[in-house]
Amino acid sequence: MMASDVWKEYESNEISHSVAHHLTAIHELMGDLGYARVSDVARALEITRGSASLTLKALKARGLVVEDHNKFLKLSEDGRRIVDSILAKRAVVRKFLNEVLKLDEHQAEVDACKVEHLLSAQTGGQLLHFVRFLLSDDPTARQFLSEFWSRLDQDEEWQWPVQDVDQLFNLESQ
Amino acid sequence: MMASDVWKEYESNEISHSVAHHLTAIHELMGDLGYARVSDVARALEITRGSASLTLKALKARGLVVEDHNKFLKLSEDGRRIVDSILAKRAVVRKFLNEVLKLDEHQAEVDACKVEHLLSAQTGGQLLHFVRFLLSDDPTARQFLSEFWSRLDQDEEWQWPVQDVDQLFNLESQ
DNA sequence: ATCAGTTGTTTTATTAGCAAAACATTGGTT
DNA sequence: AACCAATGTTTTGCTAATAAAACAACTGAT
Repeated sequence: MMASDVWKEYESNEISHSVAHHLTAIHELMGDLGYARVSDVARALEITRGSASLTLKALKARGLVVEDHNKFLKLSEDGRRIVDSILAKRAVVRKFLNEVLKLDEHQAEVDACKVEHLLSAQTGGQLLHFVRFLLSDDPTARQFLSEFWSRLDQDEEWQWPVQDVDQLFNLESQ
Repeated sequence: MMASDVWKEYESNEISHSVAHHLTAIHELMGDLGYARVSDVARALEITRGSASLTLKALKARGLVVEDHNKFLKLSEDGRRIVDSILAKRAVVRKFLNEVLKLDEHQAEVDACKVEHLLSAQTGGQLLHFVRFLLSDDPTARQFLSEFWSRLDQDEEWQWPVQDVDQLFNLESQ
Protein backbone atom coordinates (compact mmCIF):
# COMPACT_ATOMS: atom_id res chain seq x y z
CA MET A 1 0.00 0.00 0.00
CA MET A 2 1.07 3.53 -0.83
CA ALA A 3 4.41 2.39 -2.27
CA SER A 4 6.29 4.18 0.46
CA ASP A 5 9.62 2.96 -0.74
CA VAL A 6 9.21 4.39 -4.21
CA TRP A 7 8.73 8.06 -3.50
CA LYS A 8 11.79 8.34 -1.31
CA GLU A 9 14.08 7.28 -4.14
CA TYR A 10 13.68 10.84 -5.38
CA GLU A 11 15.94 12.23 -2.65
CA SER A 12 18.37 9.36 -2.99
CA ASN A 13 19.14 10.55 -6.49
CA GLU A 14 22.87 11.06 -6.65
CA ILE A 15 22.57 13.92 -9.13
CA SER A 16 20.44 16.89 -8.11
CA HIS A 17 19.07 19.41 -10.54
CA SER A 18 21.62 21.94 -9.34
CA VAL A 19 24.55 19.55 -9.68
CA ALA A 20 23.40 18.51 -13.13
CA HIS A 21 23.51 22.10 -14.31
CA HIS A 22 26.81 22.94 -12.67
CA LEU A 23 28.33 20.00 -14.52
CA THR A 24 26.71 20.72 -17.86
CA ALA A 25 27.67 24.38 -17.53
CA ILE A 26 31.32 23.38 -17.27
CA HIS A 27 30.91 21.18 -20.32
CA GLU A 28 29.32 23.91 -22.40
CA LEU A 29 31.78 26.55 -21.26
CA MET A 30 34.65 24.31 -22.32
CA GLY A 31 33.07 24.15 -25.75
CA ASP A 32 32.16 27.82 -26.00
CA LEU A 33 35.10 29.52 -24.33
CA GLY A 34 37.63 26.73 -24.09
CA TYR A 35 37.80 27.07 -20.32
CA ALA A 36 35.58 27.22 -17.24
CA ARG A 37 36.28 29.02 -13.99
CA VAL A 38 34.08 29.47 -10.94
CA SER A 39 32.96 32.87 -12.18
CA ASP A 40 32.09 31.55 -15.60
CA VAL A 41 29.89 28.86 -14.11
CA ALA A 42 28.24 31.38 -11.81
CA ARG A 43 27.58 33.71 -14.73
CA ALA A 44 26.20 30.92 -16.88
CA LEU A 45 23.81 29.76 -14.15
CA GLU A 46 23.04 33.28 -12.97
CA ILE A 47 23.96 32.59 -9.36
CA THR A 48 26.54 34.33 -7.20
CA ARG A 49 30.20 33.36 -7.30
CA GLY A 50 29.96 32.40 -3.65
CA SER A 51 27.24 29.86 -4.32
CA ALA A 52 29.06 28.40 -7.28
CA SER A 53 32.28 28.24 -5.30
CA LEU A 54 30.67 26.18 -2.56
CA THR A 55 28.85 23.80 -4.86
CA LEU A 56 31.90 23.29 -7.04
CA LYS A 57 34.04 22.65 -3.98
CA ALA A 58 31.67 19.80 -3.11
CA LEU A 59 31.86 18.49 -6.67
CA LYS A 60 35.65 18.53 -6.52
CA ALA A 61 35.43 16.55 -3.29
CA ARG A 62 33.13 14.06 -5.03
CA GLY A 63 35.65 13.71 -7.81
CA LEU A 64 33.34 14.96 -10.56
CA VAL A 65 35.27 18.16 -11.18
CA VAL A 66 39.02 18.71 -11.17
CA GLU A 67 40.85 21.97 -10.76
CA ASP A 68 43.71 23.11 -12.91
CA HIS A 69 46.97 24.41 -11.43
CA ASN A 70 45.48 27.87 -11.83
CA LYS A 71 41.84 27.54 -10.76
CA PHE A 72 40.61 26.31 -14.12
CA LEU A 73 37.89 23.70 -13.86
CA LYS A 74 37.50 20.54 -15.86
CA LEU A 75 35.19 17.56 -15.74
CA SER A 76 36.67 14.32 -14.48
CA GLU A 77 36.06 11.06 -16.30
CA ASP A 78 33.09 10.37 -14.03
CA GLY A 79 31.81 13.92 -14.42
CA ARG A 80 32.02 13.66 -18.16
CA ARG A 81 30.06 10.41 -18.17
CA ILE A 82 27.33 11.99 -16.08
CA VAL A 83 27.10 15.00 -18.37
CA ASP A 84 26.92 12.74 -21.41
CA SER A 85 24.01 10.78 -20.00
CA ILE A 86 22.18 13.92 -18.95
CA LEU A 87 22.60 15.67 -22.30
CA ALA A 88 21.51 12.54 -24.13
CA LYS A 89 18.33 12.28 -22.07
CA ARG A 90 17.65 15.96 -22.50
CA ALA A 91 18.03 15.72 -26.27
CA VAL A 92 15.78 12.67 -26.54
CA VAL A 93 13.05 14.06 -24.33
CA ARG A 94 13.13 17.44 -26.05
CA LYS A 95 12.89 15.84 -29.45
CA PHE A 96 10.01 13.63 -28.37
CA LEU A 97 8.04 16.45 -26.83
CA ASN A 98 8.65 18.88 -29.64
CA GLU A 99 8.72 16.78 -32.81
CA VAL A 100 6.33 14.01 -31.84
CA LEU A 101 3.92 15.47 -29.32
CA LYS A 102 4.17 18.84 -31.10
CA LEU A 103 4.69 20.90 -27.98
CA ASP A 104 6.27 24.26 -28.66
CA GLU A 105 10.04 24.42 -28.37
CA HIS A 106 10.13 26.39 -25.15
CA GLN A 107 7.78 24.05 -23.34
CA ALA A 108 9.70 21.06 -24.62
CA GLU A 109 12.96 22.53 -23.42
CA VAL A 110 11.61 23.42 -20.00
CA ASP A 111 10.10 20.00 -19.38
CA ALA A 112 13.16 18.20 -20.70
CA CYS A 113 15.34 20.31 -18.42
CA LYS A 114 13.21 19.35 -15.44
CA VAL A 115 13.35 15.60 -15.92
CA GLU A 116 16.66 15.01 -17.67
CA HIS A 117 18.60 14.18 -14.49
CA LEU A 118 15.82 12.05 -13.02
CA LEU A 119 15.26 9.49 -15.74
CA SER A 120 16.97 6.15 -15.37
CA ALA A 121 19.45 4.94 -17.95
CA GLN A 122 16.99 2.26 -19.02
CA THR A 123 14.26 4.80 -19.63
CA GLY A 124 16.62 7.04 -21.54
CA GLY A 125 17.81 4.18 -23.70
CA GLN A 126 14.37 2.84 -24.49
CA LEU A 127 13.07 6.29 -25.25
CA LEU A 128 15.95 6.81 -27.65
CA HIS A 129 15.07 3.60 -29.47
CA PHE A 130 11.47 4.67 -29.64
CA VAL A 131 12.04 8.18 -30.93
CA ARG A 132 14.62 7.03 -33.45
CA PHE A 133 12.20 4.56 -34.97
CA LEU A 134 9.31 6.97 -34.71
CA LEU A 135 11.16 9.67 -36.64
CA SER A 136 12.83 7.33 -39.11
CA ASP A 137 11.66 6.96 -42.69
CA ASP A 138 10.13 3.60 -41.96
CA PRO A 139 6.70 3.62 -43.67
CA THR A 140 4.98 2.11 -40.66
CA ALA A 141 6.31 4.86 -38.45
CA ARG A 142 5.48 7.57 -40.98
CA GLN A 143 1.96 6.35 -41.36
CA PHE A 144 1.43 6.10 -37.65
CA LEU A 145 2.73 9.60 -37.02
CA SER A 146 0.67 11.25 -39.72
CA GLU A 147 -2.40 9.46 -38.43
CA PHE A 148 -1.66 10.60 -34.88
CA TRP A 149 -1.09 14.18 -35.95
CA SER A 150 -4.27 14.31 -37.98
CA ARG A 151 -6.19 13.21 -34.91
CA LEU A 152 -4.43 15.83 -32.84
CA ASP A 153 -5.81 18.50 -35.13
CA GLN A 154 -9.30 17.12 -34.79
CA ASP A 155 -10.12 16.81 -31.10
CA GLU A 156 -8.23 19.95 -30.24
CA GLU A 157 -9.77 20.41 -26.82
CA TRP A 158 -9.54 18.00 -23.96
CA GLN A 159 -10.35 18.30 -20.30
CA TRP A 160 -7.09 18.34 -18.40
CA PRO A 161 -6.43 17.79 -15.58
CA VAL A 162 -8.72 14.82 -15.48
CA GLN A 163 -11.10 14.17 -12.66
CA ASP A 164 -11.17 10.38 -12.65
CA VAL A 165 -7.83 8.71 -13.15
CA ASP A 166 -9.38 5.27 -13.59
CA GLN A 167 -11.11 6.42 -16.74
CA LEU A 168 -8.05 7.93 -18.37
CA PHE A 169 -7.79 5.03 -20.74
CA ASN A 170 -11.41 3.97 -20.35
CA LEU A 171 -10.01 0.79 -18.90
CA GLU A 172 -9.12 -0.33 -15.44
CA SER A 173 -5.82 1.18 -14.36
CA GLN A 174 -3.56 0.52 -11.34
CA MET B 1 23.50 30.96 -24.84
CA MET B 2 23.15 28.48 -22.03
CA ALA B 3 19.43 29.13 -21.64
CA SER B 4 19.98 30.49 -18.14
CA ASP B 5 16.34 31.28 -17.66
CA VAL B 6 15.15 27.75 -18.32
CA TRP B 7 16.94 25.78 -15.64
CA LYS B 8 15.77 28.04 -12.82
CA GLU B 9 12.14 27.27 -13.53
CA TYR B 10 12.76 24.03 -11.69
CA GLU B 11 12.85 25.75 -8.31
CA SER B 12 9.96 28.01 -9.19
CA ASN B 13 7.75 24.95 -9.43
CA GLU B 14 4.85 25.50 -7.10
CA ILE B 15 4.52 21.83 -6.26
CA SER B 16 7.60 20.10 -4.87
CA HIS B 17 8.05 16.35 -4.82
CA SER B 18 7.42 16.33 -1.09
CA VAL B 19 4.26 18.40 -1.34
CA ALA B 20 2.97 16.25 -4.17
CA HIS B 21 3.25 13.16 -2.02
CA HIS B 22 1.76 14.74 1.07
CA LEU B 23 -1.27 15.68 -1.00
CA THR B 24 -1.63 12.34 -2.78
CA ALA B 25 -1.18 10.55 0.54
CA ILE B 26 -4.19 12.39 1.91
CA HIS B 27 -6.16 11.47 -1.18
CA GLU B 28 -5.29 7.78 -0.96
CA LEU B 29 -5.88 7.63 2.77
CA MET B 30 -9.34 9.08 2.27
CA GLY B 31 -10.02 6.27 -0.15
CA ASP B 32 -8.42 3.52 1.90
CA LEU B 33 -9.35 4.48 5.46
CA GLY B 34 -12.00 7.13 4.92
CA TYR B 35 -9.95 9.68 6.84
CA ALA B 36 -6.47 11.18 7.04
CA ARG B 37 -4.73 12.60 10.08
CA VAL B 38 -1.21 13.93 10.48
CA SER B 39 -0.05 10.56 11.83
CA ASP B 40 -1.63 8.67 8.97
CA VAL B 41 0.17 10.82 6.43
CA ALA B 42 3.43 10.43 8.32
CA ARG B 43 3.00 6.66 8.43
CA ALA B 44 2.15 6.47 4.75
CA LEU B 45 5.19 8.50 3.75
CA GLU B 46 7.44 6.92 6.37
CA ILE B 47 8.49 10.22 7.88
CA THR B 48 8.12 11.44 11.46
CA ARG B 49 4.92 13.01 12.73
CA GLY B 50 6.85 16.19 13.41
CA SER B 51 7.93 16.56 9.81
CA ALA B 52 4.46 15.82 8.50
CA SER B 53 2.95 18.27 10.97
CA LEU B 54 5.14 21.10 9.73
CA THR B 55 4.64 20.40 6.06
CA LEU B 56 0.89 20.02 6.47
CA LYS B 57 0.71 23.24 8.44
CA ALA B 58 2.26 25.00 5.46
CA LEU B 59 -0.21 23.30 3.11
CA LYS B 60 -3.11 24.44 5.29
CA ALA B 61 -1.71 27.97 5.10
CA ARG B 62 -1.55 27.63 1.32
CA GLY B 63 -5.15 26.54 1.25
CA LEU B 64 -4.50 23.13 -0.25
CA VAL B 65 -5.45 21.19 2.87
CA VAL B 66 -8.25 21.91 5.31
CA GLU B 67 -8.58 20.65 8.86
CA ASP B 68 -11.68 19.16 10.34
CA HIS B 69 -13.10 20.29 13.69
CA ASN B 70 -11.16 17.41 15.19
CA LYS B 71 -7.78 17.40 13.43
CA PHE B 72 -8.99 15.41 10.44
CA LEU B 73 -7.43 16.50 7.19
CA LYS B 74 -9.10 16.93 3.82
CA LEU B 75 -8.04 18.25 0.46
CA SER B 76 -9.41 21.62 -0.54
CA GLU B 77 -10.85 22.19 -3.97
CA ASP B 78 -7.45 23.43 -5.15
CA GLY B 79 -5.66 20.57 -3.45
CA ARG B 80 -7.94 18.09 -5.11
CA ARG B 81 -7.30 19.60 -8.53
CA ILE B 82 -3.55 19.34 -8.00
CA VAL B 83 -3.80 15.72 -6.92
CA ASP B 84 -5.94 14.91 -9.94
CA SER B 85 -3.41 16.37 -12.33
CA ILE B 86 -0.50 14.62 -10.63
CA LEU B 87 -2.20 11.22 -10.57
CA ALA B 88 -3.21 11.57 -14.19
CA LYS B 89 0.36 12.36 -15.23
CA ARG B 90 1.68 9.51 -13.13
CA ALA B 91 -0.74 7.06 -14.72
CA VAL B 92 0.05 8.19 -18.25
CA VAL B 93 3.81 8.14 -17.81
CA ARG B 94 3.75 4.79 -16.06
CA LYS B 95 1.63 3.27 -18.80
CA PHE B 96 3.88 4.66 -21.50
CA LEU B 97 7.07 3.44 -19.88
CA ASN B 98 5.71 0.03 -18.99
CA GLU B 99 3.35 -0.89 -21.81
CA VAL B 100 5.00 0.91 -24.71
CA LEU B 101 8.70 1.13 -23.89
CA LYS B 102 8.46 -2.23 -22.09
CA LEU B 103 10.32 -1.14 -18.99
CA ASP B 104 9.61 -3.33 -15.98
CA GLU B 105 6.85 -2.17 -13.68
CA HIS B 106 9.06 -1.07 -10.84
CA GLN B 107 11.28 1.06 -13.04
CA ALA B 108 8.23 2.56 -14.70
CA GLU B 109 6.72 3.40 -11.35
CA VAL B 110 9.92 4.93 -9.98
CA ASP B 111 10.49 7.12 -13.01
CA ALA B 112 6.85 8.16 -13.20
CA CYS B 113 6.96 9.07 -9.52
CA LYS B 114 10.00 11.24 -10.10
CA VAL B 115 8.59 13.30 -12.94
CA GLU B 116 4.85 13.34 -12.32
CA HIS B 117 4.84 16.69 -10.49
CA LEU B 118 7.23 18.34 -12.94
CA LEU B 119 5.47 17.85 -16.25
CA SER B 120 3.39 20.71 -17.56
CA ALA B 121 -0.31 20.30 -18.18
CA GLN B 122 0.33 20.55 -21.91
CA THR B 123 2.84 17.74 -21.83
CA GLY B 124 0.55 15.59 -19.73
CA GLY B 125 -2.36 16.19 -22.07
CA GLN B 126 -0.44 15.53 -25.25
CA LEU B 127 1.13 12.42 -23.78
CA LEU B 128 -2.31 11.16 -22.88
CA HIS B 129 -3.49 11.65 -26.44
CA PHE B 130 -0.45 9.86 -27.71
CA VAL B 131 -0.64 6.85 -25.41
CA ARG B 132 -4.36 6.48 -25.90
CA PHE B 133 -3.97 6.28 -29.65
CA LEU B 134 -0.87 4.13 -29.40
CA LEU B 135 -2.64 1.53 -27.26
CA SER B 136 -5.95 1.71 -29.08
CA ASP B 137 -7.10 -0.97 -31.50
CA ASP B 138 -6.41 1.27 -34.47
CA PRO B 139 -4.64 -0.92 -37.04
CA THR B 140 -2.03 1.74 -37.79
CA ALA B 141 -1.12 1.95 -34.13
CA ARG B 142 -1.10 -1.82 -33.70
CA GLN B 143 1.15 -2.30 -36.69
CA PHE B 144 3.52 0.39 -35.57
CA LEU B 145 3.81 -1.00 -32.06
CA SER B 146 4.44 -4.58 -33.13
CA GLU B 147 7.07 -3.36 -35.57
CA PHE B 148 8.74 -1.33 -32.84
CA TRP B 149 8.70 -4.21 -30.39
CA SER B 150 10.14 -6.62 -32.88
CA ARG B 151 13.02 -4.24 -33.43
CA LEU B 152 13.48 -3.92 -29.71
CA ASP B 153 14.06 -7.66 -29.51
CA GLN B 154 16.63 -7.49 -32.27
CA ASP B 155 19.19 -4.85 -31.41
CA GLU B 156 19.05 -5.70 -27.75
CA GLU B 157 22.28 -3.98 -26.79
CA TRP B 158 23.02 -0.34 -27.16
CA GLN B 159 25.72 1.90 -25.82
CA TRP B 160 24.18 4.15 -23.22
CA PRO B 161 25.06 6.72 -22.06
CA VAL B 162 26.07 8.05 -25.40
CA GLN B 163 29.32 9.87 -25.99
CA ASP B 164 28.30 12.24 -28.75
CA VAL B 165 24.93 13.87 -28.33
CA ASP B 166 24.95 15.29 -31.83
CA GLN B 167 24.93 11.81 -33.31
CA LEU B 168 22.06 10.51 -31.21
CA PHE B 169 19.71 10.70 -34.16
CA ASN B 170 22.49 10.60 -36.73
CA LEU B 171 21.22 14.00 -37.76
CA GLU B 172 21.99 17.47 -36.68
CA SER B 173 20.46 18.20 -33.30
CA GLN B 174 20.01 21.46 -31.28
C1' DA C 1 53.15 52.77 -7.81
C1' DT C 2 48.55 53.35 -7.15
C1' DC C 3 43.86 52.48 -8.20
C1' DA C 4 40.12 49.91 -10.16
C1' DG C 5 38.12 45.71 -11.75
C1' DT C 6 37.90 40.76 -11.68
C1' DT C 7 38.25 36.66 -9.36
C1' DG C 8 37.86 33.16 -5.59
C1' DT C 9 36.71 32.19 -0.82
C1' DT C 10 34.51 32.53 3.57
C1' DT C 11 31.00 33.85 6.72
C1' DT C 12 26.29 34.76 7.81
C1' DA C 13 21.54 34.07 6.80
C1' DT C 14 17.52 31.98 4.50
C1' DT C 15 14.39 28.22 2.84
C1' DA C 16 12.72 23.37 2.22
C1' DG C 17 12.64 19.08 4.11
C1' DC C 18 13.85 15.88 7.05
C1' DA C 19 15.04 13.49 12.22
C1' DA C 20 15.04 13.43 17.07
C1' DA C 21 13.44 14.65 21.29
C1' DA C 22 10.58 16.94 24.51
C1' DC C 23 6.05 18.15 25.57
C1' DA C 24 0.91 18.42 25.91
C1' DT C 25 -3.46 16.30 24.93
C1' DT C 26 -6.61 12.72 24.48
C1' DG C 27 -8.66 8.08 24.88
C1' DG C 28 -9.07 3.71 26.74
C1' DT C 29 -7.90 0.09 30.43
C1' DT C 30 -7.50 -1.49 34.66
C1' DA D 1 -8.05 7.65 39.77
C1' DA D 2 -3.91 6.10 37.61
C1' DC D 3 -1.67 4.61 33.79
C1' DC D 4 -0.42 3.74 29.11
C1' DA D 5 -0.63 4.37 24.19
C1' DA D 6 -1.51 7.26 20.45
C1' DT D 7 -1.63 11.72 18.63
C1' DG D 8 -0.19 16.51 17.50
C1' DT D 9 3.06 20.28 18.12
C1' DT D 10 7.31 22.61 18.98
C1' DT D 11 12.16 23.04 19.37
C1' DT D 12 16.71 21.92 17.95
C1' DG D 13 19.78 20.35 14.55
C1' DC D 14 21.06 18.73 10.01
C1' DT D 15 21.92 19.12 4.71
C1' DA D 16 21.50 21.21 0.11
C1' DA D 17 21.29 25.27 -2.30
C1' DT D 18 20.89 29.73 -2.61
C1' DA D 19 22.01 35.31 -1.54
C1' DA D 20 24.64 38.89 0.42
C1' DA D 21 28.55 40.86 2.10
C1' DA D 22 33.21 41.04 3.50
C1' DC D 23 37.76 39.88 2.34
C1' DA D 24 42.11 38.59 -0.13
C1' DA D 25 44.67 38.11 -4.35
C1' DC D 26 45.68 39.06 -8.91
C1' DT D 27 45.57 41.96 -13.30
C1' DG D 28 45.87 45.94 -15.95
C1' DA D 29 45.76 50.85 -16.89
C1' DT D 30 47.25 55.21 -15.99
